[in-house]
Amino acid sequence: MKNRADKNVFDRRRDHDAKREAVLRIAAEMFNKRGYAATSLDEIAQHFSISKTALYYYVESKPVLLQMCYELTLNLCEQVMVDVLASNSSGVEKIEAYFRGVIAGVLKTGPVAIVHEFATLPKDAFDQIHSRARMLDSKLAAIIETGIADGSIAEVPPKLTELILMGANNWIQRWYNPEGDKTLEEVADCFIFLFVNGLKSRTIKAD
Amino acid sequence: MKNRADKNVFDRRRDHDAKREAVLRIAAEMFNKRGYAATSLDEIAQHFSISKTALYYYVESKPVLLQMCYELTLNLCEQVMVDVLASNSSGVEKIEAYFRGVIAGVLKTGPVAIVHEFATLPKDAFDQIHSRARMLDSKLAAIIETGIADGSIAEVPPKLTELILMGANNWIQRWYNPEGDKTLEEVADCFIFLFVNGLKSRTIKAD
DNA sequence: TAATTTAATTACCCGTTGTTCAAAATTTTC
DNA sequence: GAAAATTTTGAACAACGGGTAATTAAATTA
Repeated sequence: MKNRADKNVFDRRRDHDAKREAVLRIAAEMFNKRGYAATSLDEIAQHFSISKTALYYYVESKPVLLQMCYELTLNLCEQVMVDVLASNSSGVEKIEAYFRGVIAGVLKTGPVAIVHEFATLPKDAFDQIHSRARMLDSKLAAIIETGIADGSIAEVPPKLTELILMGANNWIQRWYNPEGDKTLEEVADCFIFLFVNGLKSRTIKAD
Repeated sequence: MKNRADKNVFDRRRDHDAKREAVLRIAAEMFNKRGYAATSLDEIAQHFSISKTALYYYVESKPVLLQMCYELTLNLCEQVMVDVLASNSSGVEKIEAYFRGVIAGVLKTGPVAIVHEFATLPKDAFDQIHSRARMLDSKLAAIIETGIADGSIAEVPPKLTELILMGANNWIQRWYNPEGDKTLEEVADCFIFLFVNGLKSRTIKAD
């Protein structure tokens, strides 16, 4: 349980930003696990043993809280994408680097919501978040295309492939348990191995 | 838009079962897209241009509606699993057959909720659904193990691999659009290719 | 056409939840 | 220690959503 540490954060000391961040982190975690609509502000507040109203001192509203979760994720993913695109590596290597970066980042920074429930966002926020997410999608698809061109990636449909990759990635937060016996590196290794090498055994073997 | 056809179903003719099924199908679709909690009975009712109360003529309650969605999915998946296990094929082939079956089935029968929000189910229903889902999980992991044993699958961590496969699979309903330009076969082909062969290009090529 | 069954509606109840406001409690500053 | 700034609370509101009861409307049967 990390509740202890979180509670201490709220011990009346005055570090507004730290508290705000703690709220964000926990909210994201709960949104991921139970979904946005199913998570009440009461529950989030209870997690810190404060009243629901106190949350409003740190967060404008519930939709804005969700918006911030998305922004945190997008900031991270976009940063990883920038680094990946700047590197001099083949298509497969870029794909590998991207997902390693995101898997490590998303669950190290604390779980960040990618629950695709952003229909509930205020219209303008929705448009913004949505377009950023789509931009990432198309950049990933573009990487796959260059990978096909440079011969490092097989001839797969880029858009479809990207969607499937993203799906597998997005679902991780649903089941990953930081207290479990698998490290994030193991998860990333398995993820990459599956998508790069495939399940098929490549060891020469008499059958 | 298939609303037209659905509305006709509710034109006062007396085929209780057909209507019940139509409600189930649409509910599942909405649950998938927006999530269970975010989907109101009003919205479902509006989709058929009937009142919310009319739904109660066909469905006991909202939780039970969700439960039925899960049962529909589980029935399908379990059937596919039985067929797969009965076949005389290697581990990879079984994995391939399972996901082909599920992808084709889930979106042919109509989209069926696998939103993992079943915490809201009545306790007993939850236990039942949950244990059936976990049973499927472990059977899939077991197939992977036999695949490793028979040499058709590389040495991957079975449990982790299963979770990643399931994630990619579960996410499909989030983005798949039956009216789009991709057929279900194309999706399944891409899915299988990715997980069996991997992204890596296998064509001999001078670099 | 009358009686009965089946469908669907309107109006309403009630609990939950996001949100606000004024007031209280705590910390910091002087 | 008093005053000011910051943090937290409790109470109350409004909106919404699930569920029920009484009622009306339509279709079937006789």
